[in-house]
Amino acid sequence: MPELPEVEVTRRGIAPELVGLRVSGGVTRTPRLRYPLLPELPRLLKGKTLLAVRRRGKYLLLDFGAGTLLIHLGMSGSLRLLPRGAPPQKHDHLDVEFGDRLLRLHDPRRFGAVLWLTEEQEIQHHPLLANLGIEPLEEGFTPGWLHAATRGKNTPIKQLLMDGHLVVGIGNIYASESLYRARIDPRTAAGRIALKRFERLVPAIRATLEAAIDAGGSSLRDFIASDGSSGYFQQQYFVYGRTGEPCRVCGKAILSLRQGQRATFYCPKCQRP
DNA sequence: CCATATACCTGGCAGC
DNA sequence: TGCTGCCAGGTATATG
Repeated sequence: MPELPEVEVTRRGIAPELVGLRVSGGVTRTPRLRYPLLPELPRLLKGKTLLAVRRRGKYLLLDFGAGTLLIHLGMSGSLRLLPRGAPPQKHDHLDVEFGDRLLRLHDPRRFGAVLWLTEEQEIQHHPLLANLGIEPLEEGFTPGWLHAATRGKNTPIKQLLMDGHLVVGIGNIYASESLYRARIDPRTAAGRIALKRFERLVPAIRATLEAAIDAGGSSLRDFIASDGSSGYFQQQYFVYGRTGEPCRVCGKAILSLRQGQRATFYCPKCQRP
């Protein structure tokens, strides 16, 4: 579920509902996430007011002034807003209560993480955040920047796009989708891609991510009661998960292959050198 | 430094 | 029905 668009939709879903509210309590259940979940977290948060909800890559940062709750949803995590007292289901690991509402972390595979960081310094220099790449929806992410950043790299462009040390937020789905929109073969060595092609790729990445955010945004009403997944965007996939199905543009069968242990999907006709 | 493989964890599904 | 193997949207870490 959670690549940049899903995390951003989650941010937009919870921020207007919870910013300005004070934590009244909470519960931790399974401590065993990717990093140990502090059992005393509810006690640490109690009485603190949520000041802002920010996003950096696929991380959510809940700013409580005296500290920041850093949340990563891993492969299968989601946050839901529920009425206080809603019975927990399997894999509900953390509740943070804000009066009569609660924010609940659900994560079956437990690749997610929740960390409490207490100093601004620590946030900037935290090992999980310090080496993150550029934000693809911000101004600095330009064709020229990406061109320069990939010179000398032999890695296939698909795998580089998924490397959060270069550019954050692009996961397996949106890497394939963006390359399709840019009509670039996912196997192409990044360092051999000319500027002209990055002039297609950068807008393609932006358009793909923004369309997914919009699709999720259109279901924000549902988010309050559900899980923040931008389910509607799946109907817009051009290649992801469509092996053997006809390309929406040229009709040729979509192919799949494996790159770095991950599935890649592409159109053999539209995405040619 | 670079590129690739591995590990973490659970659930759903195809195939037998 | 139940078993087995494989797959899944992430990423730090280990290994060449």
